Amino acid sequence: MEKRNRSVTIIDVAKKADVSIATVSHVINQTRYVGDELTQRVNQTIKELGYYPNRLVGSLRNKKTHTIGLILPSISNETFAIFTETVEKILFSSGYNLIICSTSQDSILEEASFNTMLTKKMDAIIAIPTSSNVEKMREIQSMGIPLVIVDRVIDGFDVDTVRVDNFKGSYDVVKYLISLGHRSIGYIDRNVELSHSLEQRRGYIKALEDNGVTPKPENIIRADGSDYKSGIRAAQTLVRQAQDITAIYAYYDIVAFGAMRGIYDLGYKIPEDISIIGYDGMPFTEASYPRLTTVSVPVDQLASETCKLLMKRIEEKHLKGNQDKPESKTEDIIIQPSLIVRDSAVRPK
Amino acid sequence: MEKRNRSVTIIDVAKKADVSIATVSHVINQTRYVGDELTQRVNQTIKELGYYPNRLVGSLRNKKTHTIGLILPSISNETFAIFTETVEKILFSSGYNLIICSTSQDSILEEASFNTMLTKKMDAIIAIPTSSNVEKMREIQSMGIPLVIVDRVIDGFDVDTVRVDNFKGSYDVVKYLISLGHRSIGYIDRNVELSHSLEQRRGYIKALEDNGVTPKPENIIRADGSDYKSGIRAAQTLVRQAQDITAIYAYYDIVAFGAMRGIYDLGYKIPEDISIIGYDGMPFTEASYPRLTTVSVPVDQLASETCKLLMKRIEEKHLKGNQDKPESKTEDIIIQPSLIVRDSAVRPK
DNA sequence: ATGAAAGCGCTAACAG
DNA sequence: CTGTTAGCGCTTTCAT
Repeated sequence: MEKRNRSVTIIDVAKKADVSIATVSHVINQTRYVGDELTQRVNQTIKELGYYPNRLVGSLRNKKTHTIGLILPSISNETFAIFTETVEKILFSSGYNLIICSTSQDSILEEASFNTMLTKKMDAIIAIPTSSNVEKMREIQSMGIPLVIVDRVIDGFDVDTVRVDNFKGSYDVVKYLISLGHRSIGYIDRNVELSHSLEQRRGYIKALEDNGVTPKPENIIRADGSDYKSGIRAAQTLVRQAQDITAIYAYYDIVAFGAMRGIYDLGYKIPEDISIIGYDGMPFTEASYPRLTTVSVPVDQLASETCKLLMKRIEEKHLKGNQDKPESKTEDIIIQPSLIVRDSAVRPK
Repeated sequence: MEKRNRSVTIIDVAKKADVSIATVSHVINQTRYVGDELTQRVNQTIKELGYYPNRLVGSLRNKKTHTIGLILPSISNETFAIFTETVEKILFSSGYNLIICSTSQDSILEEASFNTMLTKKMDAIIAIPTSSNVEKMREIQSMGIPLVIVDRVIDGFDVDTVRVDNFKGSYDVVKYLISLGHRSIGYIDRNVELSHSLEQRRGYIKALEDNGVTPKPENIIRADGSDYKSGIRAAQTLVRQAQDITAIYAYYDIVAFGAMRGIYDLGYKIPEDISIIGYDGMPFTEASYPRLTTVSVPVDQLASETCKLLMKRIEEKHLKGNQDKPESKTEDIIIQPSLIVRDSAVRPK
């Protein structure tokens, strides 16, 4: 009983074109000279048969899958979405594909995702981690798989990193508000303790201190989530607990939008009564009314630097091959965000 | 000269645990009974060695890669992003991974993406196509690879489809505006002729006709793009060329935002002077001021129906195996959108 | 300029 | 209950 339903393989092509499979392989990959006539015949046959070489098999021999894993908390967050899209485009144009795993900030899922990447033999892994699962990441490094961490810093873990200078971005917001004349500035903080949140808060506090303003605990509030509604709640609580506030800075644009609405519903005018500033520079921030002053995070640059570093590591690995690893040092690439001044923050009355 | 840098394989595990590779394989996959002691020993060894089975190899034998391809115009479009994320989550929980290719509405890239999917042997493909590259898609079908088209209809091509009833969504918008008392309703149309645009326009026109309003060509304008700025331009041109307009309906939320701004900058009040309605129901539409009335497209449902259909096809294929294909009929699943009434559309003065 | 054949890591059929 | 071994589709020496 013969097999059916088989897909076309290199053997089918070789038979039909009456050449060896080696020849077919070489024609496909242009990896050694093949006479014009045979080349012609083989290509012809490939088309006729609808043959698509199985690239997964190749990976069995040369150990390259040309697939890269991306692990991140969420794809639908606009910043991550843009990052993902840019990375995908760059990689695709270099002949690589992307496998994506979103973790929803769940460390169990995150670990499962790392395992998937290992099991599907990714050539490299990009991660925007949620947990500091350092053991797993060290393991990946020790297996010689290039790993790049994006926009997170993990204490005491030496790894290639591409990130945004969120301290600076945050510092600039507050410096700007102070330069406008604000003294009592509220801050809506993230409810999770990740490196970038810490940096943002540090920036906020440092800018206050550097300008002779003493940070007040009641001026800081944690949002319960990163969505619009959380922003509303946080802002409303904030103005109640810190009545002299003239400006609110939120760690994230969406939350800033919520804050605008929350404040507005309480009867304040924006920006006349209370100024609002966001963070991330998402495209639609210019679509709000008033247009949101925010900090632009150069996501495309983040993506391209990530790919650049990744490709470099992949090449190094390829070149190194058998030698003992000279283990080039890890890099820490830092990208500068910039304040976008728009209409939602003005001088206090 | 021995090989170095090799990654751990099943053979290494077998040797170290002093069992056969078959036993290791069976322990990993729980595919036949293995004595307690051996199971223990093997699992132990796997951990010690840091062994991650190469799942790509399995696919060589059983022809399943447990990877699904998703081809879409863009990941950063919020609707697509949510769709992608939901699909990824559902698939991951069923043991599948997603490879994503974004095409930027470029048919060359789209074809390359399809080829990649074929070459990397995806178990199935989900596509939100840009071009009507029917030949390629037919080829995929004839290879027996499940293919599901999302939110597009391609004339004369019989394929599994999951889509939104955009005719109905659009119809409801206009019906609603008319019920409020609007007679001259502007429509900002997409600048590409894809099935869903046609449906939306059909809905707009049919609703007018059904209510005794004669559609006027000057009330329809094409945006040059799907972004905020295009919305501004389109709306401004529209109110100039059709001065009696009391409402504007835009095919996409972002464009509606632009329209709001464009109209506002021209000195109109929203919604008092001109009502505005969007389409897609993106999360941040409730964050605008006034809150945007729009049509909610149930993206999660779109995603889950897509996965359901896909999984069904994969199973069928698996079961069928050697029999001659009974070739179950293609399905066309239609999801109903719903109008979300908010503040940006009211009775005309 | 081309072909034959040895694996790559693993699964599954067959043996014991 | 466990081991042996033939491939899966392709790349890459080694021959010719």
